[in-house]
Amino acid sequence: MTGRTFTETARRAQIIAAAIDTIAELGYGQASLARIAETAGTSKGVIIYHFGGKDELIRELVAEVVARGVAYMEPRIEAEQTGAGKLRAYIESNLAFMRENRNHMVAIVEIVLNARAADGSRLYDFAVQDEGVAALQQLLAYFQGTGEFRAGFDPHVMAMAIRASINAVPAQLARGSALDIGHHAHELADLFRIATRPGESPAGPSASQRPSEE
Amino acid sequence: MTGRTFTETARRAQIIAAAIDTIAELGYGQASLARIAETAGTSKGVIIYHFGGKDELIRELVAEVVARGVAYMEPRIEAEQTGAGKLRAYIESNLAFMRENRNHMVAIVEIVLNARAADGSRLYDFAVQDEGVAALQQLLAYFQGTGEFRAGFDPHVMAMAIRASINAVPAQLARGSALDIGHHAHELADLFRIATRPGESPAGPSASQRPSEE
Amino acid sequence: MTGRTFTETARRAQIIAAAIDTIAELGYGQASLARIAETAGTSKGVIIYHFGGKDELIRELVAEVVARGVAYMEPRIEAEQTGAGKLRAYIESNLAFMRENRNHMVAIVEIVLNARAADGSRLYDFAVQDEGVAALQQLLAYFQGTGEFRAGFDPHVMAMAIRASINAVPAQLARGSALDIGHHAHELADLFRIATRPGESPAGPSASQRPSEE
Amino acid sequence: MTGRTFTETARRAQIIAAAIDTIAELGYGQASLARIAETAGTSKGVIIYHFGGKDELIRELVAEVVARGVAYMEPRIEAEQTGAGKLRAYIESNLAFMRENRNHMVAIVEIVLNARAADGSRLYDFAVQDEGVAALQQLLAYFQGTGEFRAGFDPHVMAMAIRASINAVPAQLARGSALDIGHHAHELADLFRIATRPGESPAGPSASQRPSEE
DNA sequence: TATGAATGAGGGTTCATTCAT
DNA sequence: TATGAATGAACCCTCATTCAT
Repeated sequence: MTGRTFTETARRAQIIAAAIDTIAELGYGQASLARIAETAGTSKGVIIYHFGGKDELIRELVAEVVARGVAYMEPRIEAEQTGAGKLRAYIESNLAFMRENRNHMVAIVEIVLNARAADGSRLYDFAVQDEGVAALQQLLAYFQGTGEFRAGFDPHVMAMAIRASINAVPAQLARGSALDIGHHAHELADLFRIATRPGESPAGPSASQRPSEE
Repeated sequence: MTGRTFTETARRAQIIAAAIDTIAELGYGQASLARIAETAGTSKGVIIYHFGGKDELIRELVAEVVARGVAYMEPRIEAEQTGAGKLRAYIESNLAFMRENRNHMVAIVEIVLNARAADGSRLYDFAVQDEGVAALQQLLAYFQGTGEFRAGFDPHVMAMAIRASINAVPAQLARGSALDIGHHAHELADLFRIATRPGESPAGPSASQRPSEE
Repeated sequence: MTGRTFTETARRAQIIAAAIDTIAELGYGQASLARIAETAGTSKGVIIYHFGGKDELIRELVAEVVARGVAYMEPRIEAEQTGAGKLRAYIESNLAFMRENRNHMVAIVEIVLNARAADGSRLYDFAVQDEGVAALQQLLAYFQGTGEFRAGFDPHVMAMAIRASINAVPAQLARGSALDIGHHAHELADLFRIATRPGESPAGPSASQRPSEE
Repeated sequence: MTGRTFTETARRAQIIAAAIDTIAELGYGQASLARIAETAGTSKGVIIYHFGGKDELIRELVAEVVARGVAYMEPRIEAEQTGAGKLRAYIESNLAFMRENRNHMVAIVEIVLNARAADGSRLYDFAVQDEGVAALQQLLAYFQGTGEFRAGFDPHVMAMAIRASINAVPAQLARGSALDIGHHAHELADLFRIATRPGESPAGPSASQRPSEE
């Protein structure tokens, strides 16, 4: 039950925090164990001692941040009843979490986009990225069924667009951009509220002229 | 002005092509000079000789792909007269270019997201990413002025969302996802056509209830 | 004299047993304290605590196994009266001990061949290996004196050959070879009985033609 | 055909020589790339550059020494017509090669006994050690068939004993023992000549009294 | 113009050992 | 008596780059 000492827990948290800051600042590729250790005020050996290796450190980091993000967002989404409300809550709570945990999010995005196995295959695609898209896609499809969202859009494409629009924010933040996240969240929520609300003929006039693109 | 022999030019093109394929397949972090040289059928020395270093190789690669992309998209956008038409042409021609130059785009996205200087600072943010957003933002703002797009949205946020939605595609492709790009392009064009078209009260009812997110 | 509690003794035995199994399975070079501790179900610290260091653990391990081996072989050798009987008893009891203590012997051989000080000097040459050869050599020389063994052979060379032939068995066993030890022992005993029995002109015809080998 | 530069070949030879000396002196476990490089007067990087890794260096080293040994022994063995002559030539030429290539042999024996994969499995058992035993065993069996060797012994056991007796010599040499190899070779050749020559009732009286040892 | 050779810093990891508790 | 924590050296290897040819 215990399994983990108090010191152990504290150290792990400290190292994970150092890793988050280092990755957020320098990027995944530059975040060597040595640099993370330096940020944490220890040595590479300590990190290896506590996590067994770099992979495990990153894995735990991702798991923890994702867990915190979900814990933040979920009640806010479930508090809403309507599809539009849930979608707005999704976008705004996600960005609010980003604002309050800037480095966490920057680090996560860095990792998801960059972490690779020795053979070049991505490490966190399936587990993290697609999962987020899938959950969102499900929500969209559900409220298409109830008629709260217009039936004309492909929920997978819409989900990807929403996630991509959100994920672009940490990268922007990482570059020191003075982004007003509250404003950004509000705008994105409006954007996708309009894009999903019913009462639309999905195909505009321009689309009918659209030449087949191959 | 020429200064560059025929063989020189051919060599450079060959190496850039090898770099593109290597980065697209293995990711930026795994694309060492040795591996690029192997793909190109030469040695590291040759690459250094022709480009002076890895940074310059990457810089040229980016410049070339961007140039090709612009050359592909620009006439298609200018052929359209309306704001909606231009926006649709932007999205669809961009994705069409991606479909026809899969590895090129995957490589570019890899580089923009990952390439860092020794001190961790990003190398291609400003030059590439923001530039694309800025041009798009300008287009959106212009047609807000003419009344072709609704005035209610922030053109910077909208531009970021559009670019992010497009940029998410190569990453998806890189993961072997069986994405129908034509369909995806069509859906995205619809999405942003609806999101930008006029005749909207920008703020929905839900936004007015929106609690301050802090 | 005692100085050692019951638990202490038990712990030491347990750790030594774990070390034997680990070395026998993975080889000396791969048998780190961590792995030995894992096999023993404890931690590295415990081993260091009880033995002061790895060297001392190995030293005790060797001493114990050698003691057990001697305790096993000695009465069987002394039970024989003749030189031939003692030699046969030596070989067969040694191999019988190996069969009954497979891992012990594999571990010992591993250690004797591989254990080195930091400067590369062997740790157990003198103490273990030569000692075994010396005792055997003495036995051979003694019965050469009584005329029970032929006088023509060099007892040192013969002793080395016998020990080498015996020591080759654990290595073979370690490789999973399905060796019939009883048969092997019988054959080796015969081999060296014939090689040592009297009534021989030591030099065969071929030896007289032997060219100087340099 | 060329495939390898003159410098390349020279460097490889130099590094292999340094590896041989280092392993012979310090043992396999202590022969790190750094120490080998130091002996060779270069740096670790050079070794990796030429051999790609430590494994490959060791592999080439073994192959080269084995090839040289075979080239030395084979004509000497084939020059003999009789079984006894061939066996004597085998033993004496092997030890003569050892005398002339002391470090080579010490290194080989070190490697064969100690080199392990990460999982603890031996690397050179099959390829090197067993092969030598197998060839010898075949020779013995062949001349048992012709009647030149007595039929009573198990050729596998005899082959193992011969190889073990020979292999024990480098280890002895490695310990600085002042061994007269010529004398040792002569003695071993006599030993196994006597042990293999025909006209023997293989089972002596003592064997018949032998109690089953289990 | 091109190549092979070499370099040196830095990568993650293993290890025996020390120390405070 | 035992443990968890930490240390620091050494390990093999990768990498971008330099240099002589």
